Amino acid sequence: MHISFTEENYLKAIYHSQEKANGLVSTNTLSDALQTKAASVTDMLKKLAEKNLINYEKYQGVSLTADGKQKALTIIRKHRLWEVFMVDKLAFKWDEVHELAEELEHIHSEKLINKLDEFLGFPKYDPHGDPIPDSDGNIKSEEFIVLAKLNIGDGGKISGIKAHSKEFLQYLEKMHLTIGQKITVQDKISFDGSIILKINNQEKSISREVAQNLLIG
Amino acid sequence: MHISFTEENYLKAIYHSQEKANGLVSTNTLSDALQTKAASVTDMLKKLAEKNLINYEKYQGVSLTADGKQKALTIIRKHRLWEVFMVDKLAFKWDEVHELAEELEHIHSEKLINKLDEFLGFPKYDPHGDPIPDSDGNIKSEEFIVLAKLNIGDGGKISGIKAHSKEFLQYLEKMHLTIGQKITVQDKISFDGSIILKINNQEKSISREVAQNLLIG
DNA sequence: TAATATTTTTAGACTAATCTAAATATATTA
DNA sequence: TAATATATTTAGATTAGTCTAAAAATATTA
Repeated sequence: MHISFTEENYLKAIYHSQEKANGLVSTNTLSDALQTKAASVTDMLKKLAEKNLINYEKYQGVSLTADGKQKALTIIRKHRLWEVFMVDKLAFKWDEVHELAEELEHIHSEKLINKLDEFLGFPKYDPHGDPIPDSDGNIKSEEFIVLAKLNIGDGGKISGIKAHSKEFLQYLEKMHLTIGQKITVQDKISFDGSIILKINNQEKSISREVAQNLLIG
Repeated sequence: MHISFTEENYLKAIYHSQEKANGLVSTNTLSDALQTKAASVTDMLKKLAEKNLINYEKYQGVSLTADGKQKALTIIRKHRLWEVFMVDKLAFKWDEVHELAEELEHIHSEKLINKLDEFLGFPKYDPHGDPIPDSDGNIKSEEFIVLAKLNIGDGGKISGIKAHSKEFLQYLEKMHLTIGQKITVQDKISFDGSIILKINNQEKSISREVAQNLLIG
């Protein structure tokens, strides 16, 4: 059974939405995520249900079947491995690779991606700290904690991020808040939710929004 | 102006057909090359002419405009660089990479392909001996001679091939008739056009068909 | 050169993915 | 719980790329 470029994008979006929402995914959530109209989403959901890739009941939202989840994880695996390739081997910056990986993730070949995985040394995380599923579709569940939830005195390493926009990545880059950086929470400002970090014995302030999108582990 | 996956395949097919035929390319030639019907080709030719990528006059065949040729060469550049990547870095065999390169050649990014080129050390030829256009679209014209045309006593290195089917590549692999191999013509059999080669002081016979598809330089 | 064969184009239809507008179902709130 | 708001689905249309069948142009050959 052939899965089109577009169908793959729907599966991926459903997977990511399910991760966030922890349950059924609504039509509007998907039309937002995929930048299409709700009516288009409904059409596609019927098609994916027909192919047994999702569980779909009219008006009730959708979830992936085991098969659909497997397929989604393969796409995510490809996306993240290509990102590692571009950053590690081709010297791209971490904020430049997402759009390209969106294209590369649709190249259809198990063999290619497994050889690429080997070539890269079986990396466990992509350049943004997101875990890479293995060839059987097993993925590490994120055991990281959101920086905003740490208490004063707590600390650890920046291990992942929750937002992936170019602007956010470029901001982190500029602030040297990149994967692997060690931080400690020096103070939490209740007025605006901002947090004062201690990094290499220097103080650095970040907004609540930023703190909510940094994962510490 | 956006060029679709399909349009790119037409441009590439026109380029290759023009190379072979040295002139205008017919509708049927393209429907053969692209495995579609002549009527579909006509439709697409109108579209490409509209975009000034080809010169098209009803019933007279087509040729690429300067712009169309430039675009075709970019696609060929991508195809061949990806092939080098797969063979050199991922240890694919030379008969395994064509289909995958057909997908990878449509990834849209000048930056990606130029960085890949650099990563590969600016290779001049792909694994099958075909020349790789540079980033300005300059391509080495093949200065090689077809093995079938050599006279007894002539020799050289296998430097390229004219057919690219999996079967042919696998045959060459098995016979150790790969790029770089030194050969000398020992005898030419007029009965069937076959040729006896001398390779590492051993005799090896190849058919006319094979001899017509090996390039010596 | 006239008849025939081949090639190419046109006309009209189909599929996948999308859209708008209208209809229907579900959720919220007075 | 009835009225209203929001979310979702349906109906019907659109676009890109393809197809078949028929018409028109070009090429071949008698």
